[in-house]
Amino acid sequence: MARFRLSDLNPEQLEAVYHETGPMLILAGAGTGKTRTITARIAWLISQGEDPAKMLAVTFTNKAAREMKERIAGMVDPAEARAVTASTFHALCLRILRADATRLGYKANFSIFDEGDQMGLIKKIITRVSAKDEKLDPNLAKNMISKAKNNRWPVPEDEESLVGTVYRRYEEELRALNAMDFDDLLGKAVLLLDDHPEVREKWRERVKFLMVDEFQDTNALQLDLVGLLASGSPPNVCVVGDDDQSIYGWRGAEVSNILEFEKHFPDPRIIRLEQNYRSTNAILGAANRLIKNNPRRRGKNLWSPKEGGEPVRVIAVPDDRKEAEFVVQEIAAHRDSDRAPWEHFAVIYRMNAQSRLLESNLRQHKIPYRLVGGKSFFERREIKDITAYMTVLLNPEDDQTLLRIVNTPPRGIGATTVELALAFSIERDLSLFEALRHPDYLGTCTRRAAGAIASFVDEIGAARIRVGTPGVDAEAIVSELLTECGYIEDLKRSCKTPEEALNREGNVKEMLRALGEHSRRSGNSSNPLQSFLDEISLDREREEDKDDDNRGVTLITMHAAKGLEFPHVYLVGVEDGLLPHERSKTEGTVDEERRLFYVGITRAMKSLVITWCRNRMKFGSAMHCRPSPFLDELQGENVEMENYEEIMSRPMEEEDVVAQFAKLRAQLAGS
DNA sequence: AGGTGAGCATTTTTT
DNA sequence: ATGCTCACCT
Repeated sequence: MARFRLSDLNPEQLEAVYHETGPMLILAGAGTGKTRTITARIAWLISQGEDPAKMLAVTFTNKAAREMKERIAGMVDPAEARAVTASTFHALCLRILRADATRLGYKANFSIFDEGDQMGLIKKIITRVSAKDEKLDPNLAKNMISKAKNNRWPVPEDEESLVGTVYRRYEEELRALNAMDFDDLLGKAVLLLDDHPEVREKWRERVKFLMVDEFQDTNALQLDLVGLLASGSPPNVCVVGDDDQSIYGWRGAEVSNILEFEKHFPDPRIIRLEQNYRSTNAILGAANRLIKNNPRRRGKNLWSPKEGGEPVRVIAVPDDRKEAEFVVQEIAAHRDSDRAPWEHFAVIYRMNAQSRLLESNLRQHKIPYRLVGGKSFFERREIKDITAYMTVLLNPEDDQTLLRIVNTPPRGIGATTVELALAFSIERDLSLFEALRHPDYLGTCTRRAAGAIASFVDEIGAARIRVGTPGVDAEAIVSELLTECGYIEDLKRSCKTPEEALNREGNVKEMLRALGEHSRRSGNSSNPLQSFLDEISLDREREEDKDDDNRGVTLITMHAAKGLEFPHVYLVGVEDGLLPHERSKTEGTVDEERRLFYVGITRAMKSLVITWCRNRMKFGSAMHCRPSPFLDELQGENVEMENYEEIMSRPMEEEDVVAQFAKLRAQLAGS
């Protein structure tokens, strides 16, 4: 029997849980228990005898998908929980495509291009097609292509502009490489389901109950996908989201998807979750007053049965240095008086650059902190290299990836040789790999180059055959390949310090270990190498939270903080031009900045301090700042403007003195 | 091939 | 201030 209690839910949540079929829109404000609701609904449906294998919950992040699975596992039978699918949009699309992409003319072993691969290809194309006096920012091109794909705009066929040409070439190249970028995963899956009714029906058959998390962040393609997968009439789709937390418009998210839900799925049941389980009423009041100023919203009013709580403090500080000092000091004092661990504090800001001063202050005070954001494990050179080796083993047609490893480590296949091979491959309409082993090409090479190429091709070819046999030890094959081709040795050699060498080698080992573990986990079903690559190219997280020294005060951007909560929050740099970012004013997206501020505010559980600087270093020089206009909108009950000078000159309060004393005593006792 | 310096832009980043 | 790109040099 189910191990969950419906009595824990409030009436609105229960209404959502008991909803059976037909479209439903759950407007779930920040901290209103949306995951609890959605998972309880799944558990409820299962307890009513519905088949868990026909339930699909779609999220944006792997973390959210994992969390959802864990929650469900705590509520129902393990076997039932395992049968429920909780997956990201991208992982779901990949599954759809691996099964049937051949119908779109791709081979089932297509590679996935991450942003780095994508940029590399775009840059290459730009240099090839642009005339001498033409310039195109590859980043801009990438964004335009992504926007076009996410809006299902057709690839321009006769477009004369440089971007149009680049876009067209980019598509041709990807196709030739048997590769897809992240946007393609969505786009091609939608295309597949759209054009192939039998595939569509197959999936609809499997998806009796469809649930979508963070619906306010979906783009046009994702909306289409939801429409294609939803079965039943009226369509049996349940979406959860909060229009007030839509902060990814710049990435193609369409708030209209949630604002005009009725247009896409007529006559839905609409449920508002407004009871907040996270924050004090002081914090909720400020958040509500702020967000009321946005036009175009569903409208919600968060409330909590709890009392007001500490007032929200708004403080103007002289400059950004003082701001960092002040915040760190406050955190230190607060921890002592409240006996709160460092993990209970977060400093939230608009731009990553703002973390610098905070970091150095925290370090000075010996306060542990964790910085969220930064380069991931998977962007490290050696990881990209190994991934490239594995990718080539599976899809040797992927020239782009082959180029990465063809002379890594240096094996005597230099730029000239590669250029010639590339030219030959284009002339004969072959992949680069095929060209490299073609006798006609090898004949044109020097004896030495031909030898180098032949041994490289042989090494890859042999490993490729071994990997293709079912039930093999993929870890051993890749490991041997990397050692025998001299990659490991070269990696160590190219490091400046022994520590670096150790670190990089450790990364390689970690990666191989993960591959081994993955193969064991997946048994000798399909191709373990393929599924391992799929997994890592769509899940770039890992090792983030699990690690040991990852504790302490959290430094994080407002974007990255969405979905998280902290007892004590400091929102810094709330100035005109930074919080409504200057750029947003020219782009007409101030509403989204307001939502961003709203997201920041609603992260706080117990206490919230907001600071702004009268002066700030910008682009190397000091600039005068005005407070964010949003600060006026917050004003009201339980929001207090405090004077910085007064705080600094105020004598210590008694409890602080006591705490200080206790700290001193503890230090003495410890030494 | 890999290193160095001038020139330049500078928001956010789930996959 | 800082980091990144690209051109040019060793």
